[in-house]
Amino acid sequence: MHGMTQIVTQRSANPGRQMAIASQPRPEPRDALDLLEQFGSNVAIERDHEILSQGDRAEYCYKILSGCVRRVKLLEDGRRQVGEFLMAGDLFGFEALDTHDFSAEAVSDVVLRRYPRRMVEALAESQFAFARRLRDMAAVSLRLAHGRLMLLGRKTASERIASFVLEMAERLPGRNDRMVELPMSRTDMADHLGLTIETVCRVLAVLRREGTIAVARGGVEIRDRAGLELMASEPRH
Amino acid sequence: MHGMTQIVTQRSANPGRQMAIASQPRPEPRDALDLLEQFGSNVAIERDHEILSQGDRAEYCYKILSGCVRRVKLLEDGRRQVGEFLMAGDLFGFEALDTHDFSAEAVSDVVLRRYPRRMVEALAESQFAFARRLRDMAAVSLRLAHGRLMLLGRKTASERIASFVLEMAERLPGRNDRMVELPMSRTDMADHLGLTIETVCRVLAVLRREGTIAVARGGVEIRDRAGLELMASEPRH
DNA sequence: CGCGCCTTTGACGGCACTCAATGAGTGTGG
DNA sequence: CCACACTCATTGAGTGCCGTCAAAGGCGCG
Repeated sequence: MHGMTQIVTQRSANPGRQMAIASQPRPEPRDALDLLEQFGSNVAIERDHEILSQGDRAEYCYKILSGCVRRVKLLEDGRRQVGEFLMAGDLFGFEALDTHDFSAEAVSDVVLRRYPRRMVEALAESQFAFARRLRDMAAVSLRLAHGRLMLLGRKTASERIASFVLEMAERLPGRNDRMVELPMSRTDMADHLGLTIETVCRVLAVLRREGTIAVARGGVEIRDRAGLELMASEPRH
Repeated sequence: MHGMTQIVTQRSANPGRQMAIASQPRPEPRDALDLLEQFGSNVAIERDHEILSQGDRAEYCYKILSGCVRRVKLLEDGRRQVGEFLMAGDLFGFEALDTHDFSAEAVSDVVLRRYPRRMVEALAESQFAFARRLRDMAAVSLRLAHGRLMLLGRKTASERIASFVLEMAERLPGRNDRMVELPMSRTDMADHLGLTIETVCRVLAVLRREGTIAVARGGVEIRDRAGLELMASEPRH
């Protein structure tokens, strides 16, 4: 997924403070979502704590200010699927119907900005640009989910790992595009990729021995991006 | 890959509006999507022909009037993922960004109603109810996709087949909820469920021998719904 | 009737899972 | 500061589910 449109939130300069609209000197092409800022409040969640639970009524939407969040679905017998990992700048909960269909848990310590859902709805019913933004967000999420269907349905373990590392690399605009932070555990990765923790380890070990990546604590370094991309077998186009 | 798309434009029977989706006896609270009807035109597509291709610019959105459609994604080497099957009454193409990320192909002979995307956009920018409807549609699609992630990532072959049969049963409000039409080939089912055609056959054979279902041409009959539901291991809630 | 396509069934093999043990990193209390 | 406990990651051995390869039905159609 090449330069896939990512949910990019412009840095809200002052996440904690209310924006005085009048005092803004020259508002850039503003993100419609900025309209929400004045209704937001910050929330800190500790690592491994639950932010919201599958089936909860959707009371709030969230933006991640820092940290990493996983969205989790469970089967009765404990089998787990991590639908996605969300990083700083990402939004979630906006696509909810009346209830959430995923739990959300903090992978690391997390700071969120939380917006009342009724304000989201109110803005969607009164501002076309805002409604449009919500719709585009949903479309992007849907596209990402579709890519994941291909990954889970048809890719081998090696391809899944390669795709995952590349995806995380693209989502982190870290100044160095070779270092990829992976704040989540091997278990989380496995449950995201439809593998077991052992398989994740083994594939990473193979990639390391081949010189494709270097494995470090909390992340990997991409040493042969072309090789990794080849291995990822991304869909055409 | 398949032959070229044959598009037969039939005169829309009712240029005005109200296409009578399912001949509702009473003029219910109207669907915001009805606003689109006056801009729609009917299109017939023959079985196995392509409706739109992955990567195409999104010119149109569609509603299925009759028949069955599959949404397909391909890897370079030909591996295939069928993202979803769509039946009469279902809509697709509304969630597109500028391009489609799935191809759409006719599983059976299909009649579609086609709406210019620019009209969809125009209505979304001028009618809140319409924008709301689009957003809800995207949310529903997203929820379905999430369920499929669990299926592909964590369920066994038997569970996938059971889940699929039950899902198709629920989507077809056929007067008899035991008979489930399956217009798609075993290959299509396999590519939807992340299995091979042989595994699909074998699992169906097992279910048949167990008396859970009866396998007929073009569909199955559910003989033990409770057993099937147990086997499907649906997520909690 | 024969051809082609799809489905079904069988035999076999491999990729990824399971079970198990060891290693590495972190936090805690003596 | 170090021993200990605990968690997570890594590696190995063996197994099993499902994929691959192959052949035999079943059904429609010319």
